Amino acid sequence: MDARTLCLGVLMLDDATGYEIKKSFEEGPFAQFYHSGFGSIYPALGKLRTEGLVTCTELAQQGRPGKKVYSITPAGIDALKEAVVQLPVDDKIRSDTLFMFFFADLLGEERRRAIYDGYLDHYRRLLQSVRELDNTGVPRGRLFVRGFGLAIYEAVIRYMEEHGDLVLGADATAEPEPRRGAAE
Amino acid sequence: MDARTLCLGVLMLDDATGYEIKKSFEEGPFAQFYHSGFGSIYPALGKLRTEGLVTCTELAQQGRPGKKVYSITPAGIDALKEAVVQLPVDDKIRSDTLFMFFFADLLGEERRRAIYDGYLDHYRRLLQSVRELDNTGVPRGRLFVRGFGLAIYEAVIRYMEEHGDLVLGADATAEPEPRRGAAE
DNA sequence: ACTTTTATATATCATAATGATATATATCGT
DNA sequence: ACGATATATATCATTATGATATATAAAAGT
Repeated sequence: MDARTLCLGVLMLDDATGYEIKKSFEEGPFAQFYHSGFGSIYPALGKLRTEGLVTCTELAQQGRPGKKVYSITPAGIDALKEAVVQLPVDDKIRSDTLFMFFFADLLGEERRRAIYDGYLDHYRRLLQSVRELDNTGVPRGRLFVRGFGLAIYEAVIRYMEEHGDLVLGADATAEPEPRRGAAE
Repeated sequence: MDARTLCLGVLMLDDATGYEIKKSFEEGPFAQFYHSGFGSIYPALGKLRTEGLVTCTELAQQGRPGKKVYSITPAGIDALKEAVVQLPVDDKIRSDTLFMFFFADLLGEERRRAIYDGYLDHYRRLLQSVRELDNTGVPRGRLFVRGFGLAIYEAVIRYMEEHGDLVLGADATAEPEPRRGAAE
């Protein structure tokens, strides 16, 4: 999904400014499965506009820079429909934290605990924020995605609580004991 | 994590060619939490080489283009150590499939089932591949990451099996029934 | 009362990543 | 015999990233 399709997706739910679109990827419903920044969103909106897939209404505000509220057009809806029937590319995950845990033996005990605590806390917050959402009237596809995120967050938290000892404590960098004999 | 750090991470485990490094992100131990392609890896290896963080031994092969086997240097190990103690940036997930499920109401029944089946199958394969790994002698940090991936894959599969009805079937695009009265 | 931080809002830019394509050959399955 | 897959490097146009600049209001801290 390129930034243009992502913007169309957000605008499908409601009119929004570039700033609000970015928020959708930070706290809103898209945060669970996509991410995007200003550097992608503003150029994308500009292109969508010249292509006639969105329209833009500028609201002058006192003092502050004028809000540009974007709306999806019928042509934009068609473009979104075309995008969602393409073959999906595989999920891509980028996790600095898991990379660091992978090399836990290069880290000091304190550092490992700090990363562990921050990560667990982060996922607890994510879980909380999705749990607080009101599901009334939400279409089934979106409920599916919401529950999907919930299931993953719960699995992550449970796993970390149960197996944190693998990266915590003084012996976490030690090699596991080699097996002795065939009896095991 | 930039591509240079990722390459150093792979080379920390064993010497490798650019081709083999890419495989690490497709089937190898890094596939669970990072991804990278040739367009990032080859330039990264070139830079690492000029910086003295890796060395390169070219093995001429009969006919085929010569293998360039890269090895991490002591300076490269230092650079990796420095990278893994930085503050990790938040996980970033990009999932075309969840984006599509989010807009399930724009999709036909057949399309929804095809995406669902492909996605579930994909995660079953991932689970299988991690389950087949031998954990003997694997350092604890790497066991943690492996188990982490396992926990997520299992959660995804369980969730999809239990809640697939939300995106399958003829009524999947219908709005959920509105609540009638306060009794509910 | 004053100051700092956070939130709202747009925009640009150097750097990096992406994904497609080109090139070449061996090997495996049918 | 033939096509598909695997090994292997490299480049390149397009896109994304993340940082920075610019302004102001509102909230929070001291």
